[in-house]
Amino acid sequence: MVKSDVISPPLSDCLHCPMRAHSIFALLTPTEIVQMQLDVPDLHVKGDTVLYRQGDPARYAYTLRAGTVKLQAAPHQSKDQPHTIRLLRHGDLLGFEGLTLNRHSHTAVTIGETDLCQLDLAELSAYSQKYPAIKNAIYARWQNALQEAETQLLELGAKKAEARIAAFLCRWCSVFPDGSSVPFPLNRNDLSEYLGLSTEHVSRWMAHFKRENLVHENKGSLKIDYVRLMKISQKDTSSKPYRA
Amino acid sequence: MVKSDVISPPLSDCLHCPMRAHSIFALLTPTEIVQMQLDVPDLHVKGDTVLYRQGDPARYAYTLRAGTVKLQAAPHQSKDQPHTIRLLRHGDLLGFEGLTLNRHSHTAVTIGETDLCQLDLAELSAYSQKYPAIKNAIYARWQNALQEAETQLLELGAKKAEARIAAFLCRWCSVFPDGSSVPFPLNRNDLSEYLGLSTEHVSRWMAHFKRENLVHENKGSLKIDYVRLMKISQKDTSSKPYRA
DNA sequence: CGTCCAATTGAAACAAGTCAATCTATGTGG
DNA sequence: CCACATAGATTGACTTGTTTCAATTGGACG
Repeated sequence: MVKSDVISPPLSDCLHCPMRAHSIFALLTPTEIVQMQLDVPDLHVKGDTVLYRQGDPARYAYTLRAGTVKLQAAPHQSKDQPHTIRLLRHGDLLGFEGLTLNRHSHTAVTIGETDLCQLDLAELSAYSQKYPAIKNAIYARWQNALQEAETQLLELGAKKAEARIAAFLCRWCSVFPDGSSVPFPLNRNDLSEYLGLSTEHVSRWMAHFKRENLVHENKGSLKIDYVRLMKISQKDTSSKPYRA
Repeated sequence: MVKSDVISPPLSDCLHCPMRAHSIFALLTPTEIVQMQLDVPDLHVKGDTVLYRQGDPARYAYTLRAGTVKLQAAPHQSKDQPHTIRLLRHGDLLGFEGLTLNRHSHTAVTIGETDLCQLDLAELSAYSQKYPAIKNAIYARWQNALQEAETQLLELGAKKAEARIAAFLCRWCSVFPDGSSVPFPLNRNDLSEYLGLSTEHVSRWMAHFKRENLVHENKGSLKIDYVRLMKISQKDTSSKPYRA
């Protein structure tokens, strides 16, 4: 029972993690967390790193501590240009579908430098049996993801390019104080894959917004005129005259 | 303590319900079901019935026993032409988001004659505390809904009208044996709201498919050439030449 | 037989995609 | 420090896909 002092990968100290309050372990007591003895490697990776691929046997899930990740899916395992289903940021979870499906249903790719906790799904599965609070926390995130997916469905189905881009920029910036400069690691191509448009079309509208002083871009950060952009995002819901 | 013999609305007999095996009560024992003493009115309604509206305080959830329901959402409680987020069929649940959100996040409208079980959310909430199996069953459905929403995101974001319609028809018919005649209560407008297209455009492509003998329509039922339609649905994923 | 509503069709307007050419910022080697 | 290479962003001209508006068709039904 001698404890080893060998430390290979840097491990997260879950107990003192600044994100614990927002994590799936939020409702556990400090004692419980210590008891779990979880091995949680702390990953720092460059942009364009593939964390896992759609269809892979699921081994790990992740908590995103800093940076951005895109979840992509392609229809029928084809190598086609993939579509980005979801964009993840500080505090989001990814890969948890592996808990019940055993395979990853997306491909996860980092955008810019990113910092994650890696959770072993087998261990996690065991603990989530033991502590229902963990399972509930994960489920709550799924419900949240569903909400977001439905919002995005609405945007893709009902809005045209101008409004779609405006709405996205507002959503992206909404977690920061109004008028502040917001980190923005996405390039035109990332945007186009998420919004279902061509890069050129995205570029045209972004350029337009900049000319109108609705948007300012500066080396990976962004400042927007929230109020005016919000108005544009509501524009033209494919305005059919509605006969009740 | 005299039991009243007054029976106003017809109540479902959950114990002998043919759908129980697929319902959220699937994992309960018969004894437990009897113990619950659930009051479950059995609703039969016409088409175009509004079950609840987006934003309403959530009082009931429903299990769809027969027929079809569309869940619509409009951005920002505007009265704009709403977009259909999800189409529900035999066995699907609706309104359960009220369990955690207290308000309905969609408007639910029946398409054609429909048959539902109405579940009181307050009661359900209590029982789901008591029987974790119920809660788990509900969560599993949410995960499923998320999967579906992501599929639809892919279709809306990556496919154009022809492929989108073909894919939808294949999905709709896929739960029935290949080549069989499938109930199809949706009109062109329902389709257009779900697929993010104009009714005219949907009509054009449906007419085209019929001329090509890919689709046969007949008074609320549908027969498709699954194989050829499937091929069309994969067509043209907005085919960008992809440089790895 | 006429009414009503959904489905279909056509023509023109508009939105978005494609292809190809610049532009710009950044980084590199000389 | 400069010339050049590179990758992403922008722009323009043109093509294709979709919507819009208006007219017509086709059933279902009283």
